[in-house]
Amino acid sequence: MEARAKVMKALGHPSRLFIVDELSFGERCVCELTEMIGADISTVSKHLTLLKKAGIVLDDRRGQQVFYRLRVPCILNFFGCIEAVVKETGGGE
Amino acid sequence: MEARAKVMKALGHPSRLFIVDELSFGERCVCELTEMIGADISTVSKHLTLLKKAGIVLDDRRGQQVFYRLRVPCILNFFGCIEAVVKETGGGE
DNA sequence: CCATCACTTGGCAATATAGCCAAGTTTCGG
DNA sequence: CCGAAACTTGGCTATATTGCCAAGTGATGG
Repeated sequence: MEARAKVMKALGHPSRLFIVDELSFGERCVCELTEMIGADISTVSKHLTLLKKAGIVLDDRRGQQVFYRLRVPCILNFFGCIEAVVKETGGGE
Repeated sequence: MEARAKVMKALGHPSRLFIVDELSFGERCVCELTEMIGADISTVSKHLTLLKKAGIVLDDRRGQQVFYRLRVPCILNFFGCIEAVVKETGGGE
């Protein structure tokens, strides 16, 4: 459970969830994600490191840039269910 | 993303993940879950409150006991994917 | 080489979580 | 009513997370 919780925890942050969603469209470099998220690049880098340690993404350095991509596409199936949960709670709360 | 992350975050704890797994077999009262988890009942109650606020479980008082059950069964589909992630990382790390 | 771009890592302060004990609430049994 | 069982909530400390800035690393262009 410990290991499983770690994976879920990695997804329990708006920016990281955004990253996973964005990577579903293809790989992105840190600078692209940083621009989209609007936080410091060091912050985004740390989020990516965490996702990588959780086994969710893979990194690939090409030249000066580091590209990230999803390692486990099945994560994307989560979104439908999450959406259902959020809708049931009325989004409010 | 904020709302979605909240749901994922609720699942990002070993005890809570255990609870969700256990509830997949049917409803359980707080005392049963407490015994299985081996923590203080107040701690378990707080975990359940959090899961409830996240929209993942429902509670139902019957007499002196409060029974909890899954509100969104599709959560159970997560386990297969999570397992795949954990296995890929070698369980280690 | 050297400056620069693209990152990562270290360090730190602010905030959030976790879990225990104690106290309060609800529901019964007698 | 009274006490006990089953929970929930408050309070508090220990620990973990976040996110910024600053400093360090790696690859490139000139």
